[in-house]
Amino acid sequence: MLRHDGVVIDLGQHSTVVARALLGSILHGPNGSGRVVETEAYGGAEDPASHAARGLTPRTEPMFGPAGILYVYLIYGMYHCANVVTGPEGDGQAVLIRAIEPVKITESMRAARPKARRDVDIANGPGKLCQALGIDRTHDGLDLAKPRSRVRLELAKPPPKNAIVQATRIGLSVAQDTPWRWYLQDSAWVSKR
DNA sequence: CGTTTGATGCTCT
DNA sequence: GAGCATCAAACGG
Repeated sequence: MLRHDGVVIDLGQHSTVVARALLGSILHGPNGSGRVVETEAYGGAEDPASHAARGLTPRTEPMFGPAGILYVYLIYGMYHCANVVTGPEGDGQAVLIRAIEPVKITESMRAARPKARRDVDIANGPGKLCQALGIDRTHDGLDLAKPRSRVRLELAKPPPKNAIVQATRIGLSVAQDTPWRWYLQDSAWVSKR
């Protein structure tokens, strides 16, 4: 359970519920902060696209921990992806943060994303946002609810249902048709419409 | 525009 | 050894 300014979101709910509820929340990282505008849900053993589908391994161990911790993994040898662990402990559910709208584009964010020529390209993808905010494997497993955490989540009231679009997930070789991606319809900061 | 391809290294079989 | 919850540059029309 994560609370902030009277907003309460039970992260122990299923990842598909939490993924929607997290839209609008603020993710804080070492380089700056951003509003979550796009998420994807990954389930436990029942979701073949989830890292949890093949059971607990050294890499996925944080996924099987309590809800509200951060799961960061390396992909394609050079990018990181940041996830919020959800659901019951031991289940392996998580929500991938796919895009953020920077609260303010800081100098360290620019320095971390030198190839982003346009502002909207700074954090409109899971690998890009980790670069921009400075999130990497050293933050794997930390508690997102702790005020002192280097990476933390500040909850906001979830947006109204009619502002949210549900779509299929991106970049998968299995379960491509499962519509477990959500994004803010009017946001220019999402990775793909 | 849109589509294809190369980079790069960890993880699990 | 194969594949990967990605990104950016190169290519083609």
